[in-house]
Amino acid sequence: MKQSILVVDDDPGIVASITPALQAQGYEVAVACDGQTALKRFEQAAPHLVLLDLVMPALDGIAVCQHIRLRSATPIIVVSVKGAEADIVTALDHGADDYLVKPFRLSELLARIRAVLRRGQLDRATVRCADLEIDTTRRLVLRQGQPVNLTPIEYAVLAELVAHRNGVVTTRQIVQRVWGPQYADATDYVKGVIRRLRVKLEPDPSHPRYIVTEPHVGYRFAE
Amino acid sequence: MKQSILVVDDDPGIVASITPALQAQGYEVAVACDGQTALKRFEQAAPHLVLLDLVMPALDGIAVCQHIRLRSATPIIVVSVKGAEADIVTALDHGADDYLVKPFRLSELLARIRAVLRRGQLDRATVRCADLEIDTTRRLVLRQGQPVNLTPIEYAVLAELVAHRNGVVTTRQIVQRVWGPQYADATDYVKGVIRRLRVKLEPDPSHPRYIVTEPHVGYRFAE
DNA sequence: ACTGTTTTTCACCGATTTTTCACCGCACCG
DNA sequence: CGGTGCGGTGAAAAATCGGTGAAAAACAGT
Repeated sequence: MKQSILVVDDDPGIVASITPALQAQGYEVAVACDGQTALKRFEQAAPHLVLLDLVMPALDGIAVCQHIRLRSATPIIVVSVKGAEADIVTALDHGADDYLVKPFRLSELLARIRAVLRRGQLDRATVRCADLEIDTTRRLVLRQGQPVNLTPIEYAVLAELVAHRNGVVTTRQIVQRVWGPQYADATDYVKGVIRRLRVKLEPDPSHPRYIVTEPHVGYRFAE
Repeated sequence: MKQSILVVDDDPGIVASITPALQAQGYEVAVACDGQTALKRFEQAAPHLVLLDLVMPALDGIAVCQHIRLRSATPIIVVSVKGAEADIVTALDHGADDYLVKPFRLSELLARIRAVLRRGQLDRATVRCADLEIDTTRRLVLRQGQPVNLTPIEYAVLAELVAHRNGVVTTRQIVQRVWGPQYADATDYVKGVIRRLRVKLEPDPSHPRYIVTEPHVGYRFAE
């Protein structure tokens, strides 16, 4: 699935130079030019990564960091002209995953993006819990040792849940990442798929043990 | 629990300056001064993080990176005199999580270590206040260890308060953040939510201890 | 073209959540 | 003393959401 990045910067020049480069690498790109809209876009787009400028109108970059961290573990790379030790330490300690000083070299930014995104996938190889075994590298799901037949969409949704196992995944997040950004409000799809997943994976589909509903928010894969 | 770090560098000066600083931060430190022993130490010590120099006898830093990545997801921070774009990109693409150019500033190194370790720790994403525990990755609120059921709006308001814990948050600020800018004067909403939050979180909802009213201003989360 | 599977769409029900409204109490002030 | 503004309280109406099942549509393989 295509990974998505939210670029937050008030300098149109930076945005204009970064965006096409990211798209050329195959990322979906969303843009915000101040802190307020950044948080709004973040909710809507549920990006896999946030590229964040520090100096911004409306809401300071550090504040944006905190707010994002308070509601998700999405990786953040700060990009800023401020190169002072104190700025770097502050940003990293407020939830940023990496810090790059402007002007930066594009290929380094891309490499750091790859590194941070890779980290999110490293810890996932296989998930084993109770009678389920999910191997994301081989795209294989076993239930009590027996392979389970999942359709592509079913698997994609399950993978999304397992990727954030024990964490909540928004219904909108699922739709966006499985079907694509343009389907943002087609939450009915998810209902159906979750149901089929539960029938195939849960001992008692009506009282789910793994795929738990988080009312009015989304779902959660509980180990 | 004490975290352990494996420092790999062939320059005794660097090792001598870093090691005590790390220990002062409460890390266990293991040392290796060439690639061969680095891998050996890695097996023995199973560190939480590796600080890796690139230029080394016996086995090159990139190679060490690859070997480690083949068998584990342990985070790696590369520290090197080589600051060329190509070096950085190569290291990051071979499994390094971060790259710092020598000479570096100690506090920045420490901050980057914290950032990388935090990512691996699921616990670190929790905010602990009084007898409340807010786990943002799981979107889970615990009160004295017991999970509390919060609706999305309740959770959002609480998050807003906790984000500025011990500081005052304007009623209007809350409305704007949670409901959106267009609802700017719908302060009635907040009344209701605060009430429900107090019922769910306070020992005595009528005499709040955590969610304190700041008359004529807003509310404050007091630890 | 036929068949079986997968995905999409739709409608209903019950439960929860959010909103709205009316009233209460209290502090402050002239 | 009475008025006024602000926050607390409670309840009822309205909106939203998730589970369920079923049927239509799209799709794949033969």
